[in-house]
Amino acid sequence: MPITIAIVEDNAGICEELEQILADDPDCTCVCVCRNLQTALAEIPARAPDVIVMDINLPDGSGIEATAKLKQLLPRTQILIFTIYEESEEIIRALEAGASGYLLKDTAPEELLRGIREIKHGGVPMTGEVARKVIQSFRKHPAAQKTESLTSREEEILQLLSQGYISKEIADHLSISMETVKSHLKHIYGKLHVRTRTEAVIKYLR
Amino acid sequence: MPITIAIVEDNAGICEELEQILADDPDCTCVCVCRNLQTALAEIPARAPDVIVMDINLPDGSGIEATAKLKQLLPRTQILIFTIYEESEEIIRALEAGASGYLLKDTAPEELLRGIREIKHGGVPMTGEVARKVIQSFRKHPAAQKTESLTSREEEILQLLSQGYISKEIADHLSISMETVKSHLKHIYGKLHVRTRTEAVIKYLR
DNA sequence: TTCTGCATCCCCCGATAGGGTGATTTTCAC
DNA sequence: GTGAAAATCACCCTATCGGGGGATGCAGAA
Repeated sequence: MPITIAIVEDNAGICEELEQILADDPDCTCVCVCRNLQTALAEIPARAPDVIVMDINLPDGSGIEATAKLKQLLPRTQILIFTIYEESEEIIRALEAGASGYLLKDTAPEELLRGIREIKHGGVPMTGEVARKVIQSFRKHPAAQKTESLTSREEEILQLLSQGYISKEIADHLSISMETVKSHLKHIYGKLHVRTRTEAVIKYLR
Repeated sequence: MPITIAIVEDNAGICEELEQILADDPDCTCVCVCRNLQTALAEIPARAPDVIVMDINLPDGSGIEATAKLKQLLPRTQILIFTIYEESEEIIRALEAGASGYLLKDTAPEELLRGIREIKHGGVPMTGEVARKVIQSFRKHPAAQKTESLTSREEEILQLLSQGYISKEIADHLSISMETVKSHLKHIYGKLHVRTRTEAVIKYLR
């Protein structure tokens, strides 16, 4: 009896690749392909697949939220996150939401198939890299639960950032060097776990 | 009888410059200096100055909102916006809020003093550049009230932008070239009247 | 049919951003 | 008064961004 699988992935190319990989494996049957969350939440519960291969970034929301909802509806279905995100935070959130596996999109086809079999049988497929981040995260949390609070200067700069100022303008505004602004920004990015000013602003604006 | 003036400006350097400029002019008396909106709204109504020199970007909000509130409390007080912002939208919003003048921060001291005298006597001080933008704006509005609507593709990209993706990731996500993404972004910036992706996201997230 | 808007892609260029590393001074708690 | 954290600035380097061109194909409107 083959493993029934649903795919939630908006990118057409990756979607086809996934379908092809599954089609080439006699143990796997793809029973549902969804390009967005709306479709996924509407179609997947009726199919009750063994495994859901879930992307995180969908056009109409986060796959993590969908994971929580689907896991509640289908407690026996295992959800395997398949994404480009490798930040600890995303991983943790996905696992908390009920995902049992977490593979990155650069994973080889054989690895993915192995992951699907593994998750079907109660395993927790993830690369060493991902697993390591999970461990690190759990080691960090008991020690310092706090949200890595920003200093008052950092908050001030983040506030200006979220008004659309570029670094040079912030420097002029605060009468400090642009290098100093950059330095503060680096610290802010580190504390907020983001890569760019835009991500920082998104987080700041909720 | 000298012109009484209140300054609302958070930048210490610019603030001192302004005070010095006013102090050097026998016709002007600076009666109040506020570094934030809270102070401005608390102190200025009691002083009822002839003119308020108002910055737009304050640490605790927009000078434009403060302009509306102060103008309501002090209808005879003239408010002169003094800012680095020269987008049509900001200018219009400031004038709608009740400001009577709009000077940029690179204005020469003599120009500023002339602007203060002018506004006190019912004038509307602004540079030709600013005035031109106002005219343009009024010419645009009756013709096409629409908010320069984005195409569906542009909206899609803006949506991804506001999730923190960088251009390369958006390109991968949509399976198009990064050059195309850049092209769409240029159009988005033009339509939203912003300079950077961060500003676009701020506007998108309200 | 021609024209126009849209989406796609390309090149060039300077400005901006982000990461790494390290240094100095100030501030403040212990 | 010592030490740690914060704030300041510097230099290096690469990636990304934003603006300026321009080109193509394709659809629908005039």
